[in-house]
Amino acid sequence: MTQEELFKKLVAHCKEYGFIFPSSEIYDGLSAVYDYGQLGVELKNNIKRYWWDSMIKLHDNIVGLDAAIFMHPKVWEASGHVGAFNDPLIDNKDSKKRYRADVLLEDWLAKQDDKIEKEVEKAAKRFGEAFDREKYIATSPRVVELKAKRDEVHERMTKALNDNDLTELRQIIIDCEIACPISGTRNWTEVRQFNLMFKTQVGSLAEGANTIYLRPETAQGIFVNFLNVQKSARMKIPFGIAQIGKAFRNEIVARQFIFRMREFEQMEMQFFVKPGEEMMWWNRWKETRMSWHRALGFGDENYRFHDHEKLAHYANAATDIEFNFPFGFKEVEGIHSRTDYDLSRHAQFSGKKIQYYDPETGESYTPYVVETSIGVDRMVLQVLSAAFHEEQLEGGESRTVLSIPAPLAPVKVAVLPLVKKDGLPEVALQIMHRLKFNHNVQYDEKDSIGKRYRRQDAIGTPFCVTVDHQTLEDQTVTIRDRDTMEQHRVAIDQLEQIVDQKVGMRQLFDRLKLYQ
RNA sequence: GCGGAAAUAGCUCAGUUGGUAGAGCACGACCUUGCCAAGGUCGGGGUCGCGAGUUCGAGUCUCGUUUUCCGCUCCA
Repeated sequence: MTQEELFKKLVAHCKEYGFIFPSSEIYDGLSAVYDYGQLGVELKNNIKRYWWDSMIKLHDNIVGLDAAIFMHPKVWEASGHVGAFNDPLIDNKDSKKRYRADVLLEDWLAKQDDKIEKEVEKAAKRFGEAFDREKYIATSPRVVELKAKRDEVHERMTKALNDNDLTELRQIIIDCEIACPISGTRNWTEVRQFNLMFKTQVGSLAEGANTIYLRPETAQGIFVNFLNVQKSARMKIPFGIAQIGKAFRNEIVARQFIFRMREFEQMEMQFFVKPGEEMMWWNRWKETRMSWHRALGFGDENYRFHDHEKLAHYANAATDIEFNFPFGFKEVEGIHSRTDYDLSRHAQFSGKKIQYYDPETGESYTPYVVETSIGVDRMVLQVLSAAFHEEQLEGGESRTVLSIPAPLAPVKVAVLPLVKKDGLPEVALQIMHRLKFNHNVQYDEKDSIGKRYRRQDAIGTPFCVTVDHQTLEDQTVTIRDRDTMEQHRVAIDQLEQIVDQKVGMRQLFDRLKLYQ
């Protein structure tokens, strides 16, 4: 089976068993938006719990935050998100190359200037020392015509850009007979504007509505609360603020299932450090975060770092942790050294002093920031694609199994009476009611026992407890392991303790490399 | 966004030159068996993605549209 087929099967499996559904499916769906079903939400919550506890519980210098999605519009000016993603774009249909419409026109204007300059140079050679440059430009019919045309286009372009008139921009490109440098044709699409951020209004229109944005990243909520948290929690540098929340990006192309969605969830931690120490912390967090991924046991060879060669405007070092998805190695988490860019910009735009007073040295400074930012949905996809197997068993049978690490599994235990009679269901239900206070437990008495095992395998339930006739005699049950399919007999009284230990998050935490 | 392909029951699919929709699995009830899925009987479930057009008649032909997948592009 190719990786592509495997991925398709995984997507179908997710829908069939209630992990992930297309959004608004009865209305034909909404492109690149997905809903988490009854099992998907459990898996996602467990992943978030694993991350949150590894940050908040295991580090005594990291605290949490839950900032609002709506933020003051100035935040996005300060962060650089407004303006940076407002380019009018146009495609050439033949070469399929995309250009910024304003850049195409700027190039054309530059060419006109060259033409004018050449005319003037020629004239200068002709006239020798008697040449009056200004006068020639003002009087030569050829130059005047070129210049008039150039200025007219320049004026139209400026106006169109200011008015955001995309139709006019395209018309100018056509009027100027601008051709694609690659295909040489003038077969252009409409001009479209791609703004990364979703907009909405707050307040009534009558009062002059303020445009506000759905946040394109959660990080800014932490930066604007830096002083609030630092002062109220009496944090000393180095320290971190962690947050899990939704972010929204109006991607031009959103694809590959839940890998790239327009609405997605981030788990990110901003770590504030002393200037000059950021590279040391960046390296430490790379190691810590990689160990968090590898602790899941999907194989170290399926992870790698990918250092950014081209850095974003705010960063002085950046790497991605990539996972080997069915569609190749792709980014799951970013670890970026963001310098003091964000805090400085917010200080500048808000007019507030945003600094840290170091009680030991008596100095004040703007902290540097090392960010770890991971996509929750990508983690869900990582776990699902790593866990999904179709196994060939002896006797030519096959089973579909999700080998989800037990601490992340949506359902921890299934309690199954071997047969639906002889008082076995009653005992099984009692066991389920004892276990349900600590774990997600399912009870199932329908169909043969083998079939029920396979059903649980398909949703990644790590353990099946089976009540049989011997249970009635000696108060023991069998506990079956999803991955090995082996069974052991244990006393009912020990069940809670055994299950706690087997599905506990602790086994993952013990594999983490913490810097403390 | 461009190009290609696909869309029929919860799932996988069949459906002849255009003639009022089928199978297997799944699901529900009952019976039977009982440790690694698919015994029996009965039953529920589809305006064939959506909208037009051609036609006496469209799941089938034409056009548009939506969604998904693949390639390119874009983003990070």
